[in-house]
Amino acid sequence: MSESPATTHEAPVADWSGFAADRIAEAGLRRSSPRQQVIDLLAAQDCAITALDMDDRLPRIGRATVYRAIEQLEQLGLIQKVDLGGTALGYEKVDPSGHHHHHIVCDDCGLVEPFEDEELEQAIHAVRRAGFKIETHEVTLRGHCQACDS
Amino acid sequence: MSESPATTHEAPVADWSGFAADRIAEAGLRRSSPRQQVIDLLAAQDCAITALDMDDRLPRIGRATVYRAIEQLEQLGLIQKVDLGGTALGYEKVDPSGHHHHHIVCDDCGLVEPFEDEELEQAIHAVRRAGFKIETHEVTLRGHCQACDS
DNA sequence: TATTTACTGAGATTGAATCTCATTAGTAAC
DNA sequence: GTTACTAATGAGATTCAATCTCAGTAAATA
Repeated sequence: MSESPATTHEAPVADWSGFAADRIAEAGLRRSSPRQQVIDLLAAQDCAITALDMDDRLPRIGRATVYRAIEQLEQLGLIQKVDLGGTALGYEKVDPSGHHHHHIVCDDCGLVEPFEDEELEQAIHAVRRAGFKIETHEVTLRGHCQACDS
Repeated sequence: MSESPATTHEAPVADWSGFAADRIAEAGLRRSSPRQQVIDLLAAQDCAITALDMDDRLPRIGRATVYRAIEQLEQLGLIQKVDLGGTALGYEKVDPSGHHHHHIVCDDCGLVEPFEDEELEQAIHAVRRAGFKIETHEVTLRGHCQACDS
C-alpha cells in the first residue's frame, strides 16, 4: 500500500516471492530458508492471513521466526497490516506496482472481501497533515453480508 | 460513524452520555450503574481508548462488565472500534449527528491524531458492494510524526 | 576451512479478550 | 413497600495473540 506510485492499472508483479526475496537481500538480510517459506506462504494468498495461521501452516518453523519475518517484511513495505475485525491482525503482500485493495468485513461472520476504488484512492492521497509524513493507509468498510443479513 | 446521515457540520450532540443511556434503555437493557460508568468514561474522551484502559480507570468494575458494555454499545452503534496500530483495539463514541473523524497513527511511537476530510467521506459513501450492506467505515493513515521522523 | 554473527526455534512470559458461575440488584407486579 | 423474576455483575480461570530469551545453527565472506 505504498503511496507512491498511486494505484495504477499496471498488472500485479508476476513473482512477488522472488521480488520480496531480492528486497530482503538488498536490505542486508540473509537468504534463509525459514524466512523464505514465510514469504512463499504470503505470496500464495489472495488476501490477508493472520500470524498464527501462518505459524500453523508452517509447523517446522518457530513462532518467533514467523513474527520476526512479518516485522521485517512490513518494515520493508513488502506486506501490510490488515484489521480483520477480530482480535488478531492479518497481513497481506503489497504489490510493488502500487496496485492494492481494501476490505469489506461482515461484522457477524467475519467474512472479509477485498475491493478496489479509484476515486477513494484519490481522495485518500489528497489528505495532508502538518507534522506527519503519511506513508500508508487502510480502509475498512463494515456491515453485513447477504447470508448474515437475512 | 453511521452512514446515514453522512458527515455533516451539525454540532456534536451535547449530552452523549444521556443519549447513550436512553438508547440502552430503549433496547430493553437495564439502567445499571456499572454500565453507566463505562458510558460516562467513554463520553469524557476526545478520541479512542482501549478496553483495558477503561478497566484500569474503573477499578470497582469487573473486566467482564467493561467488555460486555463495549459489546452492547458497539452493537447499538453508539461506539466504534478503532485500530490504534498496536495490539489492543480502541473504542470511541459515535456522534448521532453523523459527525466523526478518522485517525493518523505514527508507526514509531504510536501517537494517534484524529482528522476529518469531507471529500474522503463522500468517496467512501459512494462505494457500493453487491451482497453487502455497508454500515460503518474506518480509515487509518499511517506514517511518521515529526518527532520520530527526524 | 575457518570465522563471524545473523538467524533460528523451544518454551517462558506478557498482554488482550473471553468465559464461568455464584451473587447482586433493576424492574414490574402485587 | 414487598416479592418474584431475571438481567447484570465481578472474581478469577481460561484461551488466544504476541513478545522475549537464550543456547544452538547456519549464511556469508575471507
